Amino acid sequence: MISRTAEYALRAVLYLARVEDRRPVPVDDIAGALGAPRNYLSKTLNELARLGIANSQRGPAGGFWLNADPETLTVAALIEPFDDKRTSGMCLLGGRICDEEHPCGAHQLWSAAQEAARASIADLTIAQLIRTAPALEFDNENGRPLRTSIPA
Amino acid sequence: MISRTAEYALRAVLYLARVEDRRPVPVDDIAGALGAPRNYLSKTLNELARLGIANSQRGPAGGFWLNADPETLTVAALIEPFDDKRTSGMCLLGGRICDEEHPCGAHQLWSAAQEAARASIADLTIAQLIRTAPALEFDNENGRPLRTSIPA
DNA sequence: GATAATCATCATATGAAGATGCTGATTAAG
DNA sequence: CTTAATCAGCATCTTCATATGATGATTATC
Repeated sequence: MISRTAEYALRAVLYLARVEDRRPVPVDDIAGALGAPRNYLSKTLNELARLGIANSQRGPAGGFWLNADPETLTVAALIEPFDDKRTSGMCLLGGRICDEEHPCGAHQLWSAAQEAARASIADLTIAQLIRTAPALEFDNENGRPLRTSIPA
Repeated sequence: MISRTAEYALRAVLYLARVEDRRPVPVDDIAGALGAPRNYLSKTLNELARLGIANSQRGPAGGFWLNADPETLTVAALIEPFDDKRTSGMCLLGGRICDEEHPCGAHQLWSAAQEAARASIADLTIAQLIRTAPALEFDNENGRPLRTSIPA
């Protein structure tokens, strides 16, 4: 449904949104908590910084911290820059003269299904998502969650 | 939302469902009508035949024709074997002890969104999809649609 | 049976997403 | 100023969906 990169971005933001007083968190810590590859996540976090969603700081005690407001940042807005943009755009009936101005019935049905999925997360904010879930259980020693991934 | 292969499969079935008297249609014709690569579509049609959705016949005047009943074949059932099965399955909050038995709130929200999208096409049949769209405009000469793809 | 049409299938190429490793740039702390 | 921590970024590798080209297997028609 969403690309893995987009999922990393979302989970990283959810993680950062829970960090007390917005102190910088090194990529290593975030990657460890998320179970994501370090350098790959680094690129994603870098992009989040460019988007203004996070801030970054180099050097000792540096890292990433959340810049956006969790109450207004929506899931849709967050993952949009990381999501797969190659939709085929072909008419399902293949051959019918059909576009956005003159959509065929099948096209309308299909678009409606896609919109239903999109709408269900369009207005969901990071803060709402966090509030619906109980607090993470952190390890007292290093501030990392006790578990980093979920078995199938 | 769905893989290109799944879309080929769906459009091929929609195409075959419109063929009068279920006569065999060569891959070349179907590929031409759909604007899909011939050999690639061939594999997909072959799979449809193995699934019992279509039949195939080699030799002159051979080809593929629909076997399944458009009134009972659903879009979901059709594209399922061709769809992308690599969902990450990771908990969005990354670190919460969370599985299907003990889902976190975020997990529930996310699953609900995915299910909403899936449900919207789960019961949609091929026949319903065709009835909502006007008939294809065929070229009298070769039986192919006048247009094979839709400009962006 | 020879021929041609057609499906079946294999081997390989391509492009993008995902992942890894290395090197360079920045910066706080001593 | 030196050191170490950390982000920034490049080059490459892997994997997989998608696509292409060639070859073999079947079968109707003559």
